[in-house]
Amino acid sequence: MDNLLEETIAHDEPDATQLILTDIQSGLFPPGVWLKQVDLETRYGRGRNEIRRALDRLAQKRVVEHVPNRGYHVYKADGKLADDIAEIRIILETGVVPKVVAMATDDDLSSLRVLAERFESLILYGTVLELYEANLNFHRAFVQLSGNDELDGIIAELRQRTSSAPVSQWKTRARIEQSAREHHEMVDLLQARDGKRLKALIERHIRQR
Amino acid sequence: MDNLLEETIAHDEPDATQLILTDIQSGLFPPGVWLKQVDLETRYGRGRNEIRRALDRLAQKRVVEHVPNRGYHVYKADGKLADDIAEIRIILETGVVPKVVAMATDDDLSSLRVLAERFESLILYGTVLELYEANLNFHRAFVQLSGNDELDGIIAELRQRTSSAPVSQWKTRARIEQSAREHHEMVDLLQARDGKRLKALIERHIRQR
DNA sequence: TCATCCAATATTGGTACCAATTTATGGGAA
DNA sequence: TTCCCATAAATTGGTACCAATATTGGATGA
Repeated sequence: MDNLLEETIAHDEPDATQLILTDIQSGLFPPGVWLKQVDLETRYGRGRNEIRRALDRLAQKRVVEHVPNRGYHVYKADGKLADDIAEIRIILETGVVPKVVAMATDDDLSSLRVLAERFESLILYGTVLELYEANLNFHRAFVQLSGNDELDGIIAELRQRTSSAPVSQWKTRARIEQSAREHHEMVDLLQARDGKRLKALIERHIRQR
Repeated sequence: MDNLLEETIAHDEPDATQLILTDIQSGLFPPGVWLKQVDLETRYGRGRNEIRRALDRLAQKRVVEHVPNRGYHVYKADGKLADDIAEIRIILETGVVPKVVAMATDDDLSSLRVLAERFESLILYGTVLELYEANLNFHRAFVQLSGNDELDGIIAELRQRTSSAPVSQWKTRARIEQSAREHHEMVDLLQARDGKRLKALIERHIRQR
């Protein structure tokens, strides 16, 4: 049997969890809306079981909330919750700065620069979701430089919980452009090995002020 | 209907996820062992479905690993993985120090002191699991002082992933006693509002050196 | 005697069905 | 008309069954 490799890859099965998550992040399912199992079932063409498992996982991730015998609805991450999550992100992303500063090579800097430009170029013609992904990729690449493989996952999880963000985060065009500039500035400061200013910038960047 | 409140509380149903997790942390299920669904089913007296859901959740938390058509086995968190997780904990728990130092009241300090003593008193006659819980409670109370409600959950999740730790973490009696002393020292430094030394101590404490 | 293959068994994972609960609808009484 | 209750529809959640896959044990042949 030479189909061992094929079989594992062949199936185009982005699992339902990811599909639902993407639809939440794209704004299709706004915060507060109830996710009915039959609807999801037909929309994604998956069995009832997989949908239930996906919803349970999203509930564990606290992207949706589960109310027994009522169903699952998209969680609203706002007010204090959003602030708390932002604060944790700040602690983590500034916390790795020393290691990143110490370990980043010239190649790493170029890669970051590319990702920063990618984000910038999507401002004009990219969708909200593409912009969101590009931003995510930049930040992921940044923390990856610390060499800590787990950190990436933790931060990704945190970002997912501010699910309404993609729509509401970059309200104005001006704010998006500023984000793009800040990305470049982050690379600049990293190149200059200026950990102190870099931390301050990251904090401002995440707080969006 | 006056049984609304009763109904939600009455049932003594610590869900299977927690039960399995506790058994993993107590060392009953050592790292690497395969968790067979029927066994868990009979052991906890729960339906097949609940067991499956529990295993899936633990797999999401990366406490166990899922191998398709083979089952679930306890994850071994050692080497780089354990180091990465410890590092994240250090970033988080030292990261909140400024806020904790700023916000802690005298009452908070007393509460912490009680928890530190609780841990200390369990050294002699407590089980490993009780010691683990007491230690957890101390650290939770500490980060709770930051006022960030989400941080607690994140850290708890991280600790759970170093599941083999409770058994292997405190190898020697001397190490346990040092941990107890360090807890007290943390309260001392917090009382003195010495953030810098407190951060250093926490780092040493988590690294266990 | 040892390796290899095949059948028997055990285990996982999915599907379909049914019970429990909630929400919507409509009719009747104040 | 408005409120309330009963009945019907819709939705969730659990249980049982069955198919797919892996593992074990034994027989066969070199």
